[in-house]
Amino acid sequence: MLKYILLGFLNYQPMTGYDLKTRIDDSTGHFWHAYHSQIYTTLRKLEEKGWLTSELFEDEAGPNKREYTLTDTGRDALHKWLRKSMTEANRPKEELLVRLFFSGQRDKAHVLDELRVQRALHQQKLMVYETIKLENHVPEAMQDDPRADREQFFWERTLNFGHRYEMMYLAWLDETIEAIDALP
Amino acid sequence: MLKYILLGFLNYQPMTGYDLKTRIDDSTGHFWHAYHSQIYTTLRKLEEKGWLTSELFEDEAGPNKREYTLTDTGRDALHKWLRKSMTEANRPKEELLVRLFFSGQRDKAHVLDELRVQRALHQQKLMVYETIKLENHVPEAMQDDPRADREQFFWERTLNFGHRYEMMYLAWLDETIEAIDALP
DNA sequence: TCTTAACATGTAAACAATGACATAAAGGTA
DNA sequence: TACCTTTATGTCATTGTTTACATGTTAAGA
Repeated sequence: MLKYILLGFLNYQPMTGYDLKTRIDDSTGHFWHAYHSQIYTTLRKLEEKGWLTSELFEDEAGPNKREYTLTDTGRDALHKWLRKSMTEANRPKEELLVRLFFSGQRDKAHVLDELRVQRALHQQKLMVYETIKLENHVPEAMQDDPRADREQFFWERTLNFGHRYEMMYLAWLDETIEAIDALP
Repeated sequence: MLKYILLGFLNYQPMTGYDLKTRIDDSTGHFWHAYHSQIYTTLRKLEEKGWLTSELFEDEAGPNKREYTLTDTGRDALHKWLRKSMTEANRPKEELLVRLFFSGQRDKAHVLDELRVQRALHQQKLMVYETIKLENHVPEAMQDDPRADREQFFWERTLNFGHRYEMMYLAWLDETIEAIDALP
C-alpha cells in the first residue's frame, strides 16, 4: 500500500524521502501510517523496479538530499492501481476491541482506566481533524492548476471520514465506559 | 496480535486450529482478520515457545486433528498482555481513503462505481452485525459459569462498535457519493 | 554555551500478514 | 457416478511493517 502512496505524491512533483515523510504525516498518515524507515527502503525498491529515479544533491549547506522522480512506468503503475477498483471491504484491525473481547476476567477498574486513556487520545485526534479542516491542503506546485479544486475536495472527504470516525469512537467509548461502570 | 487472540480462545478450552479459525471468523475476525495459514503457523510457534502444548488425534473417521492446550506460561503471557493497557490510539488503515485521496484525476463515474460497490459491501456487513446481535456468543463450555454474563457483555460491546462503524461508513459513503455526483 | 528540536538519511533484525500451493476424507446433491 | 462443499491441516515464498540502531547538520532558545 505504502508504495502507491509514494507514487501518488511523487505524481505531483519530485520529492525527497523526508518531504514524503512529512507530507504523509499530515495527510494520508491519518489513515495509513508509515515510519521513515519503511519510506526510505520502499523508495529504494521502487527505484530498483524502475518506477522511480533518484538524484543525490550534495547540498552546499546542510545534509544531503536524495530526490525521487516518478518515471513513466511508475505513473502507469499508479494509474493501473487506481483503475482497478477495490472489490472487498476493508478488514479493520482494532486492537482495543480484541482486548475488550478478552476482558471478561479483567478487573473492572483496570478496563475503565484503559478506556479513559483511549477516550483522551481520540478526543485529541478529533481536535486535530477539526484544526486541519480549515487549512488548505493542495501542494504549492498545484495551486494554480484548475484540478486543484478536485484535489482539495477529495482531501476534505478523507478528513470528513476521520472526523466521523472519531466522533463515532468517542460516542462508543462513552457508552461503553458508562455501561462498565454500571456493571455489578 | 493474532497470538493473543489464540491464547484468549484457548483460555476457554483446548481447541484445534480449525476450531480457532471458525471461532475467529465469526467473532474477533470482525475486527482482526486472520487466514488459516497464519493461524496454523502461529500455533506452531506458540508451541515452540512453550505457551501451548498439542496433541494429535488420529480420528477413527475423518481427518486428523491437532488439539492445542494453553500452558501456565501461556496463560501468564495472556494475562500480562491484558494487564498492560494500550497507551496509543489505533492507527487505522483505510485503503479506500488512500485511493480516494489520490482520485483527483480519476474519472468521476469510475470513482462513483467504486464507492457504490463499497456501499453494497458495507450494507452487507451492517446486516451481519444486526443478525448476530441477537445470538448468544459464550462458548458452551462456559454457559453455566457465572462469568458468562460478563463475557457476553464484552462481546456485545464489540458488536456495538462494528454496528456503529458500519453506520458511520454508510453515512459517509452516501454523503460522498452525493457530493461527487454534484461535482462539475 | 549548552541543549533541544528540526532536518536528513539510512541499515538490519524481527515480526506479522498475505497468497499460492498442496492434500485428503466425508457428506450431500444433481 | 461425478461434482461440489465443508471439514481439516499444513508449507512456502513473498511482501509489508515495526522497532531498534546509527549518524550528522543547522537553527533557535534558555
